Amino acid sequence: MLSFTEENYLKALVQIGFNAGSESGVGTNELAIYLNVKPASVNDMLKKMRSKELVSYEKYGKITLTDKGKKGGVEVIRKHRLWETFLVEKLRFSWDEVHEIAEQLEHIQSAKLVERIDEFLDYPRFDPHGDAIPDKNGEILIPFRKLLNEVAAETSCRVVGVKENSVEFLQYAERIGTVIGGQIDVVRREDYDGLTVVRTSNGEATVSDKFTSNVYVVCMQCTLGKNCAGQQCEFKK
Amino acid sequence: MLSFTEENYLKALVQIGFNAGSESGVGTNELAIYLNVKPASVNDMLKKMRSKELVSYEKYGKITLTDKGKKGGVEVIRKHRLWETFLVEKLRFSWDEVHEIAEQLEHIQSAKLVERIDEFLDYPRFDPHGDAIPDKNGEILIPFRKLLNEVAAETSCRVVGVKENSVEFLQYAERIGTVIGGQIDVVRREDYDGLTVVRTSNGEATVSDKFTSNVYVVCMQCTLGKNCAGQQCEFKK
DNA sequence: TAATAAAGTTAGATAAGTCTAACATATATA
DNA sequence: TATATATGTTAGACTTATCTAACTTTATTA
Repeated sequence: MLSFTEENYLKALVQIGFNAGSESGVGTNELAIYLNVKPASVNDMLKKMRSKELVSYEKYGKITLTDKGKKGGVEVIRKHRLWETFLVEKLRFSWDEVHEIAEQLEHIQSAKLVERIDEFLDYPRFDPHGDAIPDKNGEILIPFRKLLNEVAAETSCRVVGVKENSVEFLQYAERIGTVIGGQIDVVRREDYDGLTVVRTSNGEATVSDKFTSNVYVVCMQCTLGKNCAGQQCEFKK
Repeated sequence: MLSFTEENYLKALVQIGFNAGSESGVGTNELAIYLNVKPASVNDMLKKMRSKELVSYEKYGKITLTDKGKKGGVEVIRKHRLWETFLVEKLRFSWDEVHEIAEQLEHIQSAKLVERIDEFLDYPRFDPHGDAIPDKNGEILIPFRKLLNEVAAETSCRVVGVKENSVEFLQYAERIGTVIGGQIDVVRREDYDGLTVVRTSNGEATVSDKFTSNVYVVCMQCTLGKNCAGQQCEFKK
């Protein structure tokens, strides 16, 4: 049985690992910042969690999840995202209201309740933010990644990565409001000169193919769709 | 902001007060037994709760709730019963499975969530066990109480009280399975001699009007109905 | 009314999770 | 490579809610 706090640590470790893309391990400090506690507290908790075989780490080394720990963390994420979906789809909450409530609901202990909520929502594969919901085996769907210049007009997308890494490009991208995880909508393409009008949280901007061919996105339709497995998405884990 | 534990103490105090019918106060021991902790723990908690003006009590005296404390306790009960109703009506749980899960869900902090669940369930006034759900102002409906001899045949009831208090009556009542809070069904009335056949958890029994005119019940139909305010039920609190 | 039982209180301890302040190790840079 | 900065660890303390064991007060009854 995992404590409330252990669940939060496991969830954070899964998320950091996923964000980083690699499984190379996390430092005490980084985890402390993520969890909004002090490094000393993380150090204490890790000793307890190591003795329960949830994490493996050695003094001054990197923290990695054991299979048991990873399973626990993924399960918490599953619950969090299912509850968010429930709140938005059934209780008319807006996307930005649900996180705090789901932070509490994710710790409710009842396997049967999770399964029933999943069923009630018709087994959604993505939550209202577009994040993948792990299924009961811990498997998630990875939406198909496209370059922004391959996306049709009038399509909403989320930025998931960039191809180029030059300072000029990154500064330009930031200036027009392109951030990893942020939304970017393709408003239209100008037939005349091939430029693209996009909209971000910073407003509209007109960009060239040099820009759009360097930004990776997933389209919201795909992200929010339920049955795109095999076509646009792939299973992971 | 109330802690998890404070909420449980307040809930218990409201429930004990309601069961007792009176507001004469509770002892440390009684509350400890109800909450399944030691009297010493209750004593400690009461000091904290007194300093937060949730309860009023003096050394060696009786515990009573302040208005603030009562409001908090009723709110927890409201949440508990709404969640139970949600689990049964929307997620196909059975009556006996929901209590443990609702014990956890009742502590989720979000006024908006409670209102939305209430709305989603169409503002139910009774939970699946037949217990009244306080509305957002803390008001509950008290089902109309009848004598058992006023109840039509083929009606399921819950025993809520007795009129007579003689030892003979109480022993007889107990022998045929009549307990406060228990279910009693009127199976049929014998036209010939006016006797009534009832069914309790002890099985069937044939009883006279002397018995049925001394047992107060509420019928399950009334208890489970939603719109019987004014007709069979009355507001309280 | 004195003895006994029941109920209530206190002090000190424990466990989980956090903190601060001091110390230790590792990494980057001059 | 020496030094400065990052990062990581430890010891000791705090908070919340609980406990046990000893003690006190109130209620009951012989």
